[in-house]
Amino acid sequence: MSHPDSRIAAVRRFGRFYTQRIQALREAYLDTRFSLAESRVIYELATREAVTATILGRDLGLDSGYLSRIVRRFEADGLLARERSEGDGRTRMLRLTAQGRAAFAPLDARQDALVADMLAELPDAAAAEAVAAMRRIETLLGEEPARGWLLRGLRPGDLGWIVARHGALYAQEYGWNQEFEILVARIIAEAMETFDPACEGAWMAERDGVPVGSVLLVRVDDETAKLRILLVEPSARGLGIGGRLVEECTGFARRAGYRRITLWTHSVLEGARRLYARAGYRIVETQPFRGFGQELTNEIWQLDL
Amino acid sequence: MSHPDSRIAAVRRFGRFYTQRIQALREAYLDTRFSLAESRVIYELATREAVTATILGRDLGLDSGYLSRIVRRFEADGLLARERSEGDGRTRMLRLTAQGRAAFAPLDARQDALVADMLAELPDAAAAEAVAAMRRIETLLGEEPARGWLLRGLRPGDLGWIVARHGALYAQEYGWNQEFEILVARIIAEAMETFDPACEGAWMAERDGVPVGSVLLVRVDDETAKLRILLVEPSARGLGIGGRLVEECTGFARRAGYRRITLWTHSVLEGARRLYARAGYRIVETQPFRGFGQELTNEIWQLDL
DNA sequence: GTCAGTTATCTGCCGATATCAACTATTTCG
DNA sequence: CGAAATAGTTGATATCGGCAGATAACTGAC
Repeated sequence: MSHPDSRIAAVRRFGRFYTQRIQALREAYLDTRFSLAESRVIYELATREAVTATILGRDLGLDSGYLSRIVRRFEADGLLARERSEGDGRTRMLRLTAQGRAAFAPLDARQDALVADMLAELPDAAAAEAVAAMRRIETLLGEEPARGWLLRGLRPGDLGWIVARHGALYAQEYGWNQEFEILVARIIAEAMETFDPACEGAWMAERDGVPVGSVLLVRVDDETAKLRILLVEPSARGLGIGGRLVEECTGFARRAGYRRITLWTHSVLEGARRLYARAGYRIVETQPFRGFGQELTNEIWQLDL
Repeated sequence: MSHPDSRIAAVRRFGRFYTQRIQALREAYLDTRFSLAESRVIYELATREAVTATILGRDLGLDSGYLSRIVRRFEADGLLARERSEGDGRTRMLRLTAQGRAAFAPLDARQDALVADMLAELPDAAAAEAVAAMRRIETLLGEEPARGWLLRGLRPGDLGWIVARHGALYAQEYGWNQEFEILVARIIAEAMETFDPACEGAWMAERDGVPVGSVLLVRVDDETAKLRILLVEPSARGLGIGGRLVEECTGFARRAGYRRITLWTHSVLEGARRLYARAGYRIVETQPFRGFGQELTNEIWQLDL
């Protein structure tokens, strides 16, 4: 994959870059009547219909006591109204008044202007790319990484992804050497050169636009299909992706008229073995195997359809 | 890509996202003896050899009076030394002492750990993409983007990366179909199965822990080597990476005693052709070629050593 | 229903943070 | 040389922001 340390360094450098250059955009509050914290509070209030102080404090990372004072000041200035909520007598719903919105407008406009100025300095394509990159970061690092994922066919780059992730993950998790990655490249090349969509299949699992799993089903003979290179990224395990990939192969093989599916795995691959067992596969043969810098035990599993 | 207004909104949303989620990374200073401002100061001091207070204040956006006090505190604690600079009697060069570096180390480690934790939660591809996106933003918005990169040997996952990026980039830039990605997988598999480190080489260019280029030099016969699958990511072009990769092959081939290097390319690949020409290669043969869903013209180039 | 425990909000307290302006020591420039 | 600019220091001061304790309201177990 690549040296994690230099990724860490890159993220930290971005942090410094950001606080130095982009952070200026958050300073729109200067020469307004608001402090930074106040401007963040009024932004949230203007964006939402009504909030409780606790939620506001949690979202903005503000101390409840500090926030309480800000709210009191805003109320005294007529910028917001507090109403006891009917459901819970402890909480008060905070809501901007018309006057509050009027006070927010210039701040909001100023923020827009600062951002617009920054973007205007860039060629259009560069601005578009920068914005796209920001969106991408949000998606990738976002709070709740969508539990959603999808199954799709192959796209350019997927074959290489399969090779790369097999190489990197098996090296990391089991210490297998480069022989294995080379073997996967050969398997992929040979399988795809003779690929027949009528009786063979390849599926990728994708989450947030990033591949997180793969599987191949190839023809051996009229009655036998072979499941190959099943892989699920560690970070995407536990979502049922592996099971779904195996299932997809089973369904496809049935429809294509095969009588059985075989596959080849190793006794050390606990997770994969559990998947196969749960899908009804049984071990039909084992044999010692020396390769990838290891002493392994090969297993051939089979599922009768 | 989109309406300027929605770009502005996207940039502002990213600002909020960042201060909420990533900003946590800047809070490594909590439970250390330093305040946020102090931790930023000591970071800068640890990174640079020696600085004046004014430069430090400008770079970090700190008030000179405030900074002066921080510096005095650090000096009292023995973390830094001040020496009158010989050129200008007004300025004092600030420099961390050994004790200062020792005090910085745990803070630095903590920052690294926080970032590492964050990245570890992501699929590898997602982490790589997020880092690349950050880097992209820096390049696009930054004053002068860091131009650093390095040349290294193969690591797990690199072979797959080569296949993936060839597949994805040639599809995107020239519309080549999957045949090409499959061919690259085969080339890689065959080259690596018989790889002989004594007379063959493989190099990756890496930036911020992310691969951005590759090249292979393989043996044809005792007198002839072949340069293959040269690639540089679009985002890393213009840094001289391509030229350096070609040069690395030339040097290696000379040392290994080859008499010539040949390579195989296509007339549409303008950038690569310019590189070869500049390195002294000459076209020795061209022939029409149908493949990858295109009508192309193959070229064989050669460099006599 | 009672009571212990929890949650939402407010208030007092107070050190740390950060800003402004005045001041000294040098340097630079006309 | 003298005025203006620059580097850095210091004093005064506002306010930021975190903590602890108080109060009121809710929740769940019994």
